[in-house]
Amino acid sequence: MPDTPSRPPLRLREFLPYRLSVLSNTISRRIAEIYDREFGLTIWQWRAMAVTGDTPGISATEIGQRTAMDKVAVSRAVAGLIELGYLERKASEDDGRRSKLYLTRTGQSVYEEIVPMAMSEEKLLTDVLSASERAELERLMEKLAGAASPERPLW
Amino acid sequence: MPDTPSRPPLRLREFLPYRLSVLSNTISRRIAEIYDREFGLTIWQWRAMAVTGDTPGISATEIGQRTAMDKVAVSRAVAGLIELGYLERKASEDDGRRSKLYLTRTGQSVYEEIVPMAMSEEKLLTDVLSASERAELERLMEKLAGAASPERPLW
DNA sequence: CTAAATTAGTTTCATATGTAACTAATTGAT
DNA sequence: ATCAATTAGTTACATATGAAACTAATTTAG
Repeated sequence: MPDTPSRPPLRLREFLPYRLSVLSNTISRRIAEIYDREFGLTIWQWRAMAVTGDTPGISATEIGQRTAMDKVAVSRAVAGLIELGYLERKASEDDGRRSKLYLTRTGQSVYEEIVPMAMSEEKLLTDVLSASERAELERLMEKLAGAASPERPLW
Repeated sequence: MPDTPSRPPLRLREFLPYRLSVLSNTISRRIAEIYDREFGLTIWQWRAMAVTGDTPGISATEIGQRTAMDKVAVSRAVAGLIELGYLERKASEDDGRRSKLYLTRTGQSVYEEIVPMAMSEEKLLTDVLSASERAELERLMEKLAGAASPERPLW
């Protein structure tokens, strides 16, 4: 007579926040591994590079806004990319605190040749879903995101 | 003021792995905050506790299998829980390397208290979805999990 | 039986990450 | 014009995390 549960048991495997976390971490780890193995980039570096290639002259703060990285993460990613010779920094004429970031020639070739390959690798993961399934998933995630937003009271 | 050019931007915000990660982190942080504030537990500690409460006498290795935590994380979580007086360790009769883990009386009461909280928090989240939407979400997550599983070759 | 191989779990070390403190430049209020 | 407040970005510090080395117990091969 070990137990007479007075409430439904918590099954971690069926617990949505847990499952979301495991799924997201699995995917993130997988993708990070690809960037590292193929290009020697962290996922943060790749994101910073991708938006800089897309918007030359972008500032670190703007990179943060576009990628949801905090400013410390951006600072470190950019420093690493400059170290690798993929990015260069130019002083902004109108604001001495800002720098404008550009791909170097090398960085440009990475952006044009290697980064699209990375995006197609990422696509392989999500291609198991049809377009309509992806749309549906996005819709459901949208709803959950609303429910989880910090403005919402806790209990 | 300088503005961004009107070329097609990198649509990071629409990219599924990225959005999944943001959603999962939002939810996890929200829940982790509750565990920490209410009970002084990390999310890893809570997970170890949840499966121990569900399966008394479980071993550390089994906790890892049930929660997708690696053995180092389990070891640290369990050590912390013993320190807090929530778990106790008993030697396994048949295998001297193993320990069997149990909730203490205190741990049991925390478990009793925390489980309904966790479940009601989950309910707040999932209640924004209808039953069929929840089922569909499960199905889509299943598919993605399969696509992201490490056994799957990338090409 | 005995030595090699395996397994459970811990510790160590190196790296990653977040928060806060900090520097330098700009803006704003008076 | 001056000084407080704000902003861009970096550095420092404390903690989290993962890989690998390690200890101890068990299993397996011969």
